[in-house]
Order: sequence, then C-alpha cells, then structure tokens
Amino acid sequence: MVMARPTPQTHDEILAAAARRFGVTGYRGTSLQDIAGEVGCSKAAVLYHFANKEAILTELMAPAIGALRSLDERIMAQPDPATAQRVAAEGFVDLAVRFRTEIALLRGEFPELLQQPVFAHIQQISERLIDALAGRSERAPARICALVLLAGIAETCGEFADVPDDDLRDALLALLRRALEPAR
Amino acid sequence: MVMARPTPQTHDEILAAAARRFGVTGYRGTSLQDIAGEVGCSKAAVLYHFANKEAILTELMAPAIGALRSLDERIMAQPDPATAQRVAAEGFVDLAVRFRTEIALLRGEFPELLQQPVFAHIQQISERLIDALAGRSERAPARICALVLLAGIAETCGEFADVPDDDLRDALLALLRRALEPAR
DNA sequence: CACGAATCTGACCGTTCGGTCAGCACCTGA
DNA sequence: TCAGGTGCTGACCGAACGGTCAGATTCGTG
Repeated sequence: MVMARPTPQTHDEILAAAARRFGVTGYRGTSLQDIAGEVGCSKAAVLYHFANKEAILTELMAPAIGALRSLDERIMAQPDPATAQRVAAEGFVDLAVRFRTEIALLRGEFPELLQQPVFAHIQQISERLIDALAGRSERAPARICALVLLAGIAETCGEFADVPDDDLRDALLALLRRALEPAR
Repeated sequence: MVMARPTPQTHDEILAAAARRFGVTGYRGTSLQDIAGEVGCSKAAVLYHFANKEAILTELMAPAIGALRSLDERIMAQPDPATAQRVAAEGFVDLAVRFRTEIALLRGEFPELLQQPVFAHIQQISERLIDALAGRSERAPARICALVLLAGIAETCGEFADVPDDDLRDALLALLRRALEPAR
C-alpha cells in the first residue's frame, strides 16, 4: 500500500472518519481498523496521530464538554431555584440542539463511557442539572421527571438531524415547560 | 475445581447471576467467564445450559417482550387516536414499572441490542408506540415529545429501584399526561 | 545535496472474547 | 452389575481487539 499524502491533514480526516463511524456503530463497536479503513490509511497511522482510541473520543467531545461545564457554572451561580430551573432548562436544550451530532456519537453508550476519564466530572454535573431541573426539590416525582426528561433528550436529540435547530429547540423547550413541575 | 452440585438448578442460578452482572456491567460488558465466576462453575457449564450468550439474554427478556407485544396488539386494535394515546401511555408506564429490572439490564445498549434477533420486532413496535403517544399526529413537535418521553422512561426506570411501584407509576403517568400534547 | 524531523507502514504482541470438544464423575433404571 | 444419560470440567481454538515497534519514505531546510 503506497500512499504519500502531500498535505498531512490526516489528523482531521481521522477525526471526521471516527465521527462518522461512531455515529453508525458506536464507540465500542468501532475498531481502530474501521477508522483506518475509512480514512484509507493504516491502523498504525491512526495511532501515530492519536495516543490511543480514547484520545480520539476526547478530542471529538471537547467542545461539547466545555459548553456543558460552563452551563454548570452558570447554574451553580444561581441561588434562586426557580431561575436556576429556567436557566438549566434553556441551557440544556440549547446544548442538546447545538451538539446533537456529538451526543449522537455516544449512541446509548452513556453508562459505560461515563466511566472513562474524559467524562470524569460529567456525572456530578448531570446530578446538579437534574437537581436544578427538579427545582431543587427533594420530592421523588419532581426528580423522576427531571431525570426522564434529561435522559430522553440526551438519548434522542441525535435522531432529529433533519429538524431545523430552531424548531427542535422550540419543541423541546415547550415540552420541558409543560412537563417540569413548578418548584414547591 | 471440584464442585458437585447435588441439585442441578444451575440453569436458574446462571440466569440469576447473568441478570445481576448485566445490571452492573451491561450485556456486552459481561463475559461468560464473569457469569461463570459468579455462579461458581466453569464457562463451559454455562454453555452447557445455554446454546450461546444471546440465549441467556433471550430467556431473561422473554416475559417483558411478550408483554410489550400484547400491549402493541391492544394499541393497534384501537381506532380512535385519543383513546389509543391513553392506552399507550398507561400500558407503557405499566410495563416500564413492572419490568424495570429487566429493562435496566440493557443499560443503554438499546441501539446495539435492538439489532439482535431477540428484539427483531421491537423496532416496529416502538414506532407504533411513538405514533400512538403522539396522538397519531404527523406534527414534528408531537413526535419529538413522544420519542423523548419513551426513550427517557425506558432509559431511566431501572434507576428507581427504591421507589415503590405505585409511586413510580403515578409519577410517570402524571408526567405523560402533562407532557403529551393533545391529539389535534 | 545532506540530514534530521515528520509521516506512515507491515509485522507483531498480549489479551480477551465466544464457542468447541473429548472425557470424567455421578446417578438411574433394566 | 453395567449401560447410558446428565452435568460438568480443563484444555483448546480462531477471531478480534488495542497497542507497539523497527524501519521505510517523504519533506523541509541549512
């Protein structure tokens, strides 16, 4: 296999190919060989540009994770439960819509992937998100609602690739407003 | 390893052990060796009682799948969209609560596991469920709501092992009633 | 042109997985 | 007593995986 790329944009090609494959077969279900095959290079070349498989996922998810972190800070800075709920709902829907392709890459592998170092703090962040969405209430029904909606949006927003951003955002926000119990 | 079980209830022990392990590390993340280790027998013994790994999952999920099928038939027999929506909501919540431990076994591996022969018809059934929950409407917001709620409940109901059945059922039904758009 | 760094390759490694197989111990019934 | 079925074992297999490595090729530059 003789393949002399004049320009070494291979790094980005690998990233794009990985995104495509992860979206179809998931992270675990995609081998380095698969990615290499899609790029048209050897598996060793993939591992030349990335330290390991996880590093690819890390770079792919970095922007989404950064945005989630900053949303978390904005929510924590909000003392009033009602406004925190509003900020959390609007912020989360915004993230879900903007990063829906990235989220789709995880294809329901949340539980396993959350264990990995890349997502080290996501667990705590999502707990604070649920807390805020539940209006900082301890009542079981409120917390159940918050978790169902959070998980449902995260799990499905990748499926609506054909829906315009604004339409999706409006639909999800309307759903949240209807579904979230007022903080009591 | 000398281990002469007087009574051969090993079949059921394997099933129980598999359920426990699947619930912790997921289907893919659990090896036959793990299950054998938990039972205290050899991997070959597991494969003596079950044709292959998938057969374990099949037997574990059989009751839940049967119940889902019968719910599907009840929904399809219902010509009126509004009543179909009510039947679907109540029936699905009932299933989610009753079989939440079984559902929890899938631990977010829905997309991959749905490909397997065991769940061959689940895809179509869930599409009909979404259709019914959306009030048989073609409007995007209605369908988005239905999918988010369906996925959210399926994904999370296993987390509420400490909530009594009735409380969980009430909370989920109240959420669905609040969140589902009326059929228009 | 020469040299070192960057890029990439094929071969290889250790591990884990699902699954197979020959055979051993035990129980049962003729 | 012994033939045969049941339950089970350890050893083994091929495939796939993530990752390593020495070396080849190419490129920028003094």
